[in-house]
Amino acid sequence: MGPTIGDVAKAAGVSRSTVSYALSGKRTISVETRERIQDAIRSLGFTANAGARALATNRTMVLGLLLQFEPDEFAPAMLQYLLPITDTARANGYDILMVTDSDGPAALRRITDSGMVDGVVLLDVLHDDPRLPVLREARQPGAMVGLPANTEDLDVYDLDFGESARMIVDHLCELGHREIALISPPAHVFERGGAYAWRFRDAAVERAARHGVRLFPHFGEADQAQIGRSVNAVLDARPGATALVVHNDTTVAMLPAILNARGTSVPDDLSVVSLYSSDFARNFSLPYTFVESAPDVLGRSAVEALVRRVEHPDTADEPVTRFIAPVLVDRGTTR
Amino acid sequence: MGPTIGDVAKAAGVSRSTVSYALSGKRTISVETRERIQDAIRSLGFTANAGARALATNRTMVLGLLLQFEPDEFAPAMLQYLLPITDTARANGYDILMVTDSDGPAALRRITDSGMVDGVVLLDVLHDDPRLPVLREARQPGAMVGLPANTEDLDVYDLDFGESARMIVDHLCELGHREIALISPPAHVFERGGAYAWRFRDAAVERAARHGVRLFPHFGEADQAQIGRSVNAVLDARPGATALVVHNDTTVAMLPAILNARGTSVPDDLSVVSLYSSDFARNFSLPYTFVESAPDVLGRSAVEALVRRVEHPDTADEPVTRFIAPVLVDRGTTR
DNA sequence: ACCTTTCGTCGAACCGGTTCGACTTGTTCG
DNA sequence: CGAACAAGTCGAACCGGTTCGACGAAAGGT
Repeated sequence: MGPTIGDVAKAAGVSRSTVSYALSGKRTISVETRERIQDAIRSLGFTANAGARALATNRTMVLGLLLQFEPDEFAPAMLQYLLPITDTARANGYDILMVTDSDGPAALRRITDSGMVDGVVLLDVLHDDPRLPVLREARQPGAMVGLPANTEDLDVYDLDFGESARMIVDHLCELGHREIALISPPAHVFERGGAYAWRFRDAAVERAARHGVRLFPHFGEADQAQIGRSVNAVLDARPGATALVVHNDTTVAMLPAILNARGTSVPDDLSVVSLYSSDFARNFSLPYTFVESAPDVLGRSAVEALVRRVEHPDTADEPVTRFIAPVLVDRGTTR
Repeated sequence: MGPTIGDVAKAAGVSRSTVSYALSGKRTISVETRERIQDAIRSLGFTANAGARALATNRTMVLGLLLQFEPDEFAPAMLQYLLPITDTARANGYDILMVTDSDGPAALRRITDSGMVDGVVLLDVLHDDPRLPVLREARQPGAMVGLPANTEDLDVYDLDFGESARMIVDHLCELGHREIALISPPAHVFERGGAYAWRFRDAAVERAARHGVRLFPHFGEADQAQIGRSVNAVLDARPGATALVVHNDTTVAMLPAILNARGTSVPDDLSVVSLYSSDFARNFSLPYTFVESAPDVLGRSAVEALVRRVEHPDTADEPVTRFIAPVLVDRGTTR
């Protein structure tokens, strides 16, 4: 194994505790001693053992990241969260333990009970997420992206899907559209409890009704092979619809090809608005007017909130549920 | 904090060591005692502290995963590696510490020297990867995906890019093509030392020459906004080319839209072959005949090799460099 | 000149596991 | 019938850090 703090102490001619204090700065150390210790550390190539430190301090400097790659969600969309989260964690001195077990609650219990992590970030939280009871029992704090039914004692960050839908509907209504088709996430996402799905849909329906505009909600398909057929079916079923709103990454990623094959031109034949992140738009070269889903802001906010709770558990500011404000980016695919 | 092994011992009326042996099975324990211990564990909700265990056993049951999201590589392609890696790790009892620091060597040193991990997986290894010297000094074993110049003492798994290129060129030559255009990764990937780029290109060039066929290599663009222009420039510059080989995820993801806009029909006007994973093809609905890049096989193989080394450091079978055999999947986009 | 702080350092205890050697109690076997 | 051995358990040491209390020396106050 590598050199220990005892080796450093011996080389510098001081006690182990002195080395520890020189490292942490928690007590004053004379300049000469500190320098001798630094020299010893450098020449031995000492790095403190993480396990031992964790045992002594009850801090691992690791955050858990729980996510699931659901077959009915679009994996590349998940990616947009990963980098902001790891970056923000590292900027605060934490590493990320990435857990993708299919049994989320068990995985969460495992990493919290064993004290592997100082806190956890939960992605893609469901309305009645089975991980939440485990999280509430855990001794570590958590922060999440996605809105559960009961947010009590939880730090929740999510896009304001309701407002997103309203912005999109308002935008289309102002342009004079009277019939709008909406493609939501797959039915299974609704059943599973993906609240973002119905928060968006219900707000869209309600807003359209208020405008006196007809809005037809449809479920998207999860299986890529069926999406073409499904989009065509929707458009054929609503020949009067002059606008299409897509709230489903899988579908929108394939939309350019589908519309092209169909000979539908945007926005001449059909206005299109969607909801995704700019990164996603770049990766899939999507040209549509969209509401920014801001996964970077959400990931960063969640980690920062988590770090605050980990480091100041006493300064218990109230847990917050924060909806970030949507921004509509007009790319000219509506008219 | 949670209950400790001492609490369990007290509740079961035995010593701490007995509890430990009951847990690990390293010594025989009478049935009655074992049951009393199990009961105590259940009723107290005991889980062994990971830090303490790591300190005592010198094993963390965590593997490091080092990856970088290079701006000139296509992020969603990276995703295909993640899940197989975490899954394989979990199946072997390990968790994954995901590290995306821009300073790879420093990050690697940090997690190895501190003993946070029992081994590391390096993704996207370069010809002269600066992480390798650090890995060679580390006390933990490593496994990698991507071929470095010097594979001594390393477990390397990579697709056989040379053979992939040859298969594709052979396939096209058999169909009678006499002029082929190739779009490689961006020039910057070559400069950076992404060996897969030139392994593919050089093999393609060599093989085409042997067939007496003209093959024109071009660099792809990293910036999505410029890819359309760039592909068009290539095709305009090679009006005699009847086949296009694309070895670049970013480009191929946009290819359907580009060819469509151009009015080029596949395979009537142009035969197209590429190299990517089936998952990638699904996500981007790519219809082309392709060589499977098998990130799942690579990720799984690397983790399994790593786990073997971690668990049997003595049974030191020679480090291996293994090229997995490419498979060409004919989707009918060549003729 | 004496008492009180402050500074710098040390030794010991502790964090929560694992593991080694030793001990007791039965069994087995010559 | 005693020696040899196996099964089952315990106590102590150890892994490598951190932290608390104590202590000597130097500095400051009156």
